Amino acid sequence: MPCMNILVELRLRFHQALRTVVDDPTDLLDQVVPAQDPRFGDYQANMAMTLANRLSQPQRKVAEQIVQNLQVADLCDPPEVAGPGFINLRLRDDWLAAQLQRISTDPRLGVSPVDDPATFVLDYSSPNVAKPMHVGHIRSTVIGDSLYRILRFLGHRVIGDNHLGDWGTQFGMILYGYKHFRDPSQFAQSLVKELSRLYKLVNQLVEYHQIRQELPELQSQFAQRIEVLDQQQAVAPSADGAEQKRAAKRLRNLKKQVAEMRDKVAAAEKKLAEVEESPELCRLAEQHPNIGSAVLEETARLHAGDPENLGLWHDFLPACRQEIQKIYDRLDVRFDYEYGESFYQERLAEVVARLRQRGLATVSDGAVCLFLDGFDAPMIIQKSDGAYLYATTDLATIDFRMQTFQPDAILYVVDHRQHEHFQKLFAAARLVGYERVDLQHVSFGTVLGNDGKPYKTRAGDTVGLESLLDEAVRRAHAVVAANDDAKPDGPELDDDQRRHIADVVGHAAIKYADLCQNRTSDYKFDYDKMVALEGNTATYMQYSYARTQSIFGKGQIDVQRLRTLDSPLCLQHPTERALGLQVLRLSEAIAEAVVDYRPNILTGYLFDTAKRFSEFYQQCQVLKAESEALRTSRLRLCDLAGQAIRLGLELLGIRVVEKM
RNA sequence: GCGCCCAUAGCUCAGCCGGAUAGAGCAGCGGACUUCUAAUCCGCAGGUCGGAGGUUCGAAUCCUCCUGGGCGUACCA
Repeated sequence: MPCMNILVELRLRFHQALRTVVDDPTDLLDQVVPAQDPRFGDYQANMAMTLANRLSQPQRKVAEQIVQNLQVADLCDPPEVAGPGFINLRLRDDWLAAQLQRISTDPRLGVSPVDDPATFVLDYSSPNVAKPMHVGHIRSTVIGDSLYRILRFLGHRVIGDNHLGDWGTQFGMILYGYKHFRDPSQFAQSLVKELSRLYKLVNQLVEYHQIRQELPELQSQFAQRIEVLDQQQAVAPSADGAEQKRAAKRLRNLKKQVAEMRDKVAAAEKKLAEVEESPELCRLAEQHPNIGSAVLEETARLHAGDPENLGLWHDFLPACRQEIQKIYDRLDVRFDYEYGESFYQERLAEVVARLRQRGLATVSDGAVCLFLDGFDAPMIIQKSDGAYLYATTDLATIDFRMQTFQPDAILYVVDHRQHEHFQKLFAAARLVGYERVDLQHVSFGTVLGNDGKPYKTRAGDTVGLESLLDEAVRRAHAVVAANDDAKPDGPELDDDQRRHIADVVGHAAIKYADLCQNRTSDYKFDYDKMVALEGNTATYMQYSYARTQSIFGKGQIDVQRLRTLDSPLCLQHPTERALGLQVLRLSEAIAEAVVDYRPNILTGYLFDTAKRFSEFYQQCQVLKAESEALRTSRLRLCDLAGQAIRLGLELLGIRVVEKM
């Protein structure tokens, strides 16, 4: 079946028409777009104005010339030229009906695989296995999974790789904690919980000593800044206006710095107090004065292949890994590979050696560095103490992926704070000779709390992902139950059904809240908003879907049979037509979502689709339609809408239920 | 200091490789359930698109400057 992408088809037609006017109209084609306003039809073409300038001709005249050459009579009503030279297009109802007829038996709903499949390596989720997953991991996991599904659906070869953090300092902390602080009974009871406690404890003690060492310096810097600020404030204003402005700016910056340092000092003092207020922690801190360096030693021993540490690592890893898998199972997220950092361990020395041999890396202050054009600081690939860094691992990972998968693109779904790291990494990769592969940092913003700061518990801890999901499901259950109880003919769901629905709806709410946001912006995490289950939420879509299925149930409709019926679709009612057209636009939405790897394009499409369906549902009787033909036509529209919603949600990693 | 990102309705955000009167959700106000799920629908109200210049037939969108915020910035990841 040829691809049902109206936009692509129209652009093809415009390409033909424009060739009579210009040699190569390719760059003008993206000016064929969906109409901004329904009054202007379904699609519009705006290139006449641009072209008129190039040709020094009147805009409307150029538009009319284009229209004359344009052959769209089979799919559109006669095009109209409007305003300064817009070309407005309205699709023919019979053409729309025919297209819907064509796609109704297609499980892909008319979305063809791409003509030129590419190989993508998709790097997403990548949590640290030594500690429980928290809210900070949700975006990479959910966005990455969705991109994986979408690219796959489009026929690309996609390799999902979970680049687990299984080899870093965190493990040094756990090793140290295990050797000094473990509680054998807890350990036997729940390995992961105990490891998590040990990690927190060791981390706290390390921080404590570090802060104690650095605090005096920090405080004196703070005092110094205040002094400078006072001096600056005492300076008499300059007569020169420009100078005055500069002074004011300096003052503002200083104030900002002072405020920043005040917060820093306060945070440091708070951390000290937390330890000092607890006799137990105090005692441990005193007993382990060199815990910071000791942790690094444990890490180094692990990396050096020390049998004891390596043995413990092998003991701990499966349990940690299993703990994380619980989350992936709940989120329905999968990977093709999980080559963690440890996998690349043995390749790191070679990466550095090769770069040095080729003269690309140089030693500076004892560290092996890559000095890259356009960056102030170098990319350090080996520390002065000999240890490797994540830049080294990342380079080794690129080597491995290039050799193993020969990808056309590698996508890193990682938060925006690592922007500079990836710019350097990509520059380094090009330096090494990987020039053709498309390296993309698919970055995303931070999950914020209601206060606009990174989402934390009231106590200031990061929020565990598991409890987050539990809470969403709990709230979803309350809403599902309330809605079912309020049904006109009484409740129709038993406890098991309610629990299942709450599970699907709750997880969907979390995922959708994340995906519907433009990935590059920060977003505020708000249970009430996403589980309020109204407006632009997964639930609204799921509810729409359930209503389509409910109609089939009530009318005892055999949907499979319905799809094969060779009866014409009727698009007489405006809501019927709008819904039909919307269904046909699925492929446009998917194609656009992939351009910049933005699932929120798809959520936007689904929201529109659900709205179109609701409008249709409100205004058109389906089961009690005036005629049998109309009833069948509307049933088929319900089916198409349901299919579009289900398929779209599936590409976001969100499931549907038949009843809600 | 340098670099990156951001500023759109009361709130949360779309729109940002230029297009017609700037959109949605929530909150507010007013309507619609003897009718396929009212988790819905319809209507009203709500905006100097942070500010100032510039480019253009046309700017929320591109360029410059300014203001305010976030993040990053040589041996953490």
